[in-house]
Amino acid sequence: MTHSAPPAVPRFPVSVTVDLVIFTVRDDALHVLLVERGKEPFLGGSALPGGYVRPDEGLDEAALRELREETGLDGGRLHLEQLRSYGDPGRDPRGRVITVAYLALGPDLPAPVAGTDAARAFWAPVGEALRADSGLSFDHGAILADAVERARSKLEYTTVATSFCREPFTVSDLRHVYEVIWGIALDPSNFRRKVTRTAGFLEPTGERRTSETGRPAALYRFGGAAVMSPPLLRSGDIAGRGAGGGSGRG
Amino acid sequence: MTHSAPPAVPRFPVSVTVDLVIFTVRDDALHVLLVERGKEPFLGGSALPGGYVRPDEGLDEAALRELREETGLDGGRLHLEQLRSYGDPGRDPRGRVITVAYLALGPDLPAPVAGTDAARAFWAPVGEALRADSGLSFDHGAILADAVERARSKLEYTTVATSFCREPFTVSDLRHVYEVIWGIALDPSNFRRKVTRTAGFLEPTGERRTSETGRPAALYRFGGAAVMSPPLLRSGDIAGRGAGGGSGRG
DNA sequence: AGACTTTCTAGTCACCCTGACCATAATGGG
DNA sequence: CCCATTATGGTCAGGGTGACTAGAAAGTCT
Repeated sequence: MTHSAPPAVPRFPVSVTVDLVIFTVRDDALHVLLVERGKEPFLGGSALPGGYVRPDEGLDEAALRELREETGLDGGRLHLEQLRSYGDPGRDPRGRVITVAYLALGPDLPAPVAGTDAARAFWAPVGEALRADSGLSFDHGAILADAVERARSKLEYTTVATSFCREPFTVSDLRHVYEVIWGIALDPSNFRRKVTRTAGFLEPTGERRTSETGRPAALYRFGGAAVMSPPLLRSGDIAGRGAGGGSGRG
Repeated sequence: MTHSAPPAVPRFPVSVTVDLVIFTVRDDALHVLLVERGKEPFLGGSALPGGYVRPDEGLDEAALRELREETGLDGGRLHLEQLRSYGDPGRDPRGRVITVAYLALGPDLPAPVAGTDAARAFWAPVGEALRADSGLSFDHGAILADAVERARSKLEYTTVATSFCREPFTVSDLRHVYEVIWGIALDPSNFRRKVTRTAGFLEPTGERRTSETGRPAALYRFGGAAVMSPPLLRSGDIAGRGAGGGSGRG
């Protein structure tokens, strides 16, 4: 306070990375794509896929590139949004590293491609990934927890749940996404009424798919609408429920 | 694709800053705190307050410090949340600068303190700040637009509107915040019913305030609840309306 | 083929919330 | 004392929701 001069060190060694939380619904649980780290620090530990932002690319661009590298998918029918940035000093032992976390949602994706770091990539149930706080490197446990929270709340009032379904899909496919991520059972009839009456949510294809058992279900495509209002549930507060078998976060 | 080696340049010169979008409601318009830049680039232009993140502080910490420096307020009864990060190459002519934008909401704040850069700080109606795209330096026009969008949507389903009111406040004070930011008129009776019946939103103080005219209004304090469900409006989509532009509310 | 199971899909109904509206209370001013 | 103004309370019809019942359309088992 003795002098009002600006800080003497406006610039110092810092790196910027993007980290991806890639979600998909497999079987009856929400899964996240993790990589086994191939170098220090945390060699052999699990972490979110990610990498350094290059000098000539923007943040979204870098996230899209990493996504393509890890999953082989171009961000076509696949949701990608910025989640939040994390930059506590000491979050990376190598030095000051600010990371911009992205959230990606996609249908049951093909077998993960080996990352550019020659690290093994695999799908892990988020419940396990969160419970094994021992497992995730850096502050990726906290990032994952924030991502789960974001995904749960976005399902309430947007149509992103369709990003988890490969087109064409049935109403039951869509309902299954909600049930897995929220960890609750939804009434099939009421769910159908809600999503079919929400303008722009579902677009009928006219075809039907005959499953192994039961009456064949009509097939739909995503209708293009972004928001759903009023929200799907009247109750609102979905947060904190057990999805994917996780006991939740502290 | 010829070789799978990692990028050769993981680290390059980059700086990290925090920029603040500080909103308040003055008179009948949403205002944002801007600074007149005291040095190049954009010398003399308007910009969001902000500054470099220091080597030893986290992002939230840096935002809190900047907020204190600019407004003289410690983040007591004042909402502060991370908005988003912006890092397009070329957004800053000085080089590669990634900025983490924060959104701050506060009651009609005291006269702005001169920034540490000896730059003049002032309140500007967001309508003007956005319209005068000529005015805002860097990509701060886009950041401001995102912040307005965030503020509008958060009013729908959270209780952050109370952050704009100095305690104790009346229901009309609170309603005025919504009307200004959304640019619509709300029915006083229905608004009261909604906010008073939402558990944890308002906490009666038992006192009343007699305004210049009309029946005295009961005074309330913030009740501590974070979310409001169902949302305040049935219609939902508030985005895209003219708020704070001074063009009047319909 | 017929009964059974399973899932999809269409209704019904009571309840609550909302938005529109009317009415009354409580203050200051002419 | 009437009036303007704001605060606050109440009514009422309509729509959406959750709980529930019922029928439709497939496969399976005997």
